[in-house]
Amino acid sequence: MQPARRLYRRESEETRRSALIAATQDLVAEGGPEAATVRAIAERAGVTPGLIRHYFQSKDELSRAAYRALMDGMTAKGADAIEAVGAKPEERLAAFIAASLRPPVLDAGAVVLWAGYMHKVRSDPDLMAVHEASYLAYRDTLQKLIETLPRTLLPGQTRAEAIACNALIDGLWVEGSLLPATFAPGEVITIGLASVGAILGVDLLAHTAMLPEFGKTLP
Amino acid sequence: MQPARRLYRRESEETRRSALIAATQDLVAEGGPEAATVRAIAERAGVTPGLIRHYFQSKDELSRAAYRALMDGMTAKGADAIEAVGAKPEERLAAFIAASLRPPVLDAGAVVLWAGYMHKVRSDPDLMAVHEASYLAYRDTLQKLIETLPRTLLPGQTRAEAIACNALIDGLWVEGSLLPATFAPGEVITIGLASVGAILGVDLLAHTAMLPEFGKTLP
DNA sequence: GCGACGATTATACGAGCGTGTAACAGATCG
DNA sequence: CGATCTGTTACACGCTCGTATAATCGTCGC
Repeated sequence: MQPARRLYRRESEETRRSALIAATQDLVAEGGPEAATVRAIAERAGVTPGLIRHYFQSKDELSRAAYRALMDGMTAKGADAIEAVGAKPEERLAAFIAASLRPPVLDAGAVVLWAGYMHKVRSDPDLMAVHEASYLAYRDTLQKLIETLPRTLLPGQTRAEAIACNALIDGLWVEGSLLPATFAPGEVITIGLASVGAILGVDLLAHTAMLPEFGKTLP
Repeated sequence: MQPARRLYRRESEETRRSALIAATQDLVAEGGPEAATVRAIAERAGVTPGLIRHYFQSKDELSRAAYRALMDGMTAKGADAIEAVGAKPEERLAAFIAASLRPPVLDAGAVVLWAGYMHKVRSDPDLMAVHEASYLAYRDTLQKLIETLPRTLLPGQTRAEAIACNALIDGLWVEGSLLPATFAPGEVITIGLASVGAILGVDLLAHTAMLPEFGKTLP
């Protein structure tokens, strides 16, 4: 008697691709890049290893897709946050910062995933382009938000400020994600808003009523 | 005729261990963790693969030693910088920050190495201890330097400030290392000093005469 | 319903991995 | 100068990796 062949359902290309990408991201986030083998990815996605090569030319292409999806997802969260609030410059900047410092962006898995791909980003021109696009888009959004603040500006000032604020947010993102137990709820956001405010000379903590971390604690 | 057996010299344990550790760090920095195979490490260190197991119980132990050496080296650079300057609080803080934002601490290889080990740090209690010790030592040094500044303090203020400054320096370290072409020489240090100064309410850029990046440009 | 298409599985292959073990040879000491 | 010790090499083993290819069987148009 033959061993039973595995039963399966046909799924759309979209479904399979996103399932494989999600499985890859989960495995890298949990166990680092070396845990994301084709066999582990397939098992996590509920398929057999061969199917990966049916939807992706190689495992490397799946890896690239997973990184792309990570970066796209994170930048999308920032853009969403800006759209959800009013027109006041301080409010929009505060919402943008807060979105980067709360889940799902603030997440240990996301940081490990980001870190795990760092060397591939440096060696693969395709991934480098994805990275630069995300990075510059983020910094550009930040710089534009900074420029709308009601201040008197010196020439060339906002570039340095955007770099500094970007670095600060990145650093808090890493530390807040990796050592969440070290911080009180919302503390990372508070520190981020206070520090960015200090760098820019504006009081962002006075414009937090619309943030879920602050709005509900008012009497 | 037998193939010639490879010639070799006996070396001290110290020499061999550090050579293997350096080879591991170089390979991870260049090609990520998966490039640091026992065969590649041995070749880079000028020995044969078997010798690794003579000095380290396993490849994992060598990996841990390499990470430990990285973290020790970076924290040592910060301590050195403080000792090399005078007693003025602003000067000492500025020297500490600058040391973290110039080579050899500011280095793409160091960042890729640090990132490559991130998931192992999270899963290996031994490495986690190394990481926490380094991280807290750095933040503690920073906080003590902040507390010596001539300011009137609110209770609990310096903790948040140290977290923010630490995050800012970390973020600049990553970005300045990965995209060095994006910044003018010394620009990362200037931005770091200006931003930390803004967060703390002191002018650190007025105390940079003893830094190599600034001292020599004076008339 | 049934035939054809192709999404999916099954299986095999070569390469490279970390590791264990035995033989060799450079240094040291009497 | 020869015996001993051990740092070092050499080699083999089992495993897992990514990939290639052929067989299968769900699905959909007719």
